[in-house]
Amino acid sequence: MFKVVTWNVNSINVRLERLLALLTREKPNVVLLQELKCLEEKFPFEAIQAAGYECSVFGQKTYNGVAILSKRSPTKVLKGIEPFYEDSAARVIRTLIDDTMFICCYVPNGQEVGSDKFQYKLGWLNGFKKLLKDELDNHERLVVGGDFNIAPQDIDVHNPALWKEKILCSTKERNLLGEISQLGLIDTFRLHEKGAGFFSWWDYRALGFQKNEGLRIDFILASNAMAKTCTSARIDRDERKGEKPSDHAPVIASFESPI
DNA sequence: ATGGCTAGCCCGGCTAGA
Repeated sequence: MFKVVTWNVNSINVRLERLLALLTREKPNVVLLQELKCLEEKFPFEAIQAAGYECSVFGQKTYNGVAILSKRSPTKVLKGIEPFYEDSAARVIRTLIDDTMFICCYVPNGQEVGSDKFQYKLGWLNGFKKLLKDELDNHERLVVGGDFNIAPQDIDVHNPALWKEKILCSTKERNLLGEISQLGLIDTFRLHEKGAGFFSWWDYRALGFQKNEGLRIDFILASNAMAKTCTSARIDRDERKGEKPSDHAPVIASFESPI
């Protein structure tokens, strides 16, 4: 059995103690991190390696930045979405661990439907879809997790009327996410939970978490071969509590097969 | 109707997030 976590930490250095506690608590085999908000040279390698994890890091100053932590050493590490899309931001990292491909993504936010950043988001997602198709053609065992910045359905939104056709919920974004799942990628959370009201992000402002006004925008997707072996998937909502939380909670999936 | 926090950057007020 192995366990995968995805978590948008909103600054790796601010969240380091929480991350180390999560590694101790959950003992995941693989951790997909987004929004490091630092260059590779500022990444806290030492503390994470001391906890028993290899770090594959694609950093960027101030914004973005993604990493994959793993107990086992990857045999291959690829940084960036290129050549499937031209991007100056650090939003994708891939590691091959034994015969399983792990992909960590931080999808652009898009800011507002119709804006330049929205167009960038749509173009980026088209490129990412091509990347995923390419990897699925080569790896039957594939897991892709991250902050997708799209709530797939109204049940993933605390107030669908308020969010109707807004950023993260628009038809264009949802259709692109649908095209990605049609490649043969399954939202592991929905294998185990069909209900509404489960979120992975809550706004820092206006008591968003306390009122459970959130969105489910972070996922662990698995290829068919992997999804068949997925024994559980959940959101670690407690991680959003207490002092200095990220605005995202970790998503955790377990698989029966080894890596 | 607006903004409400948080983080990083260069040092108080900006960008960005979602």
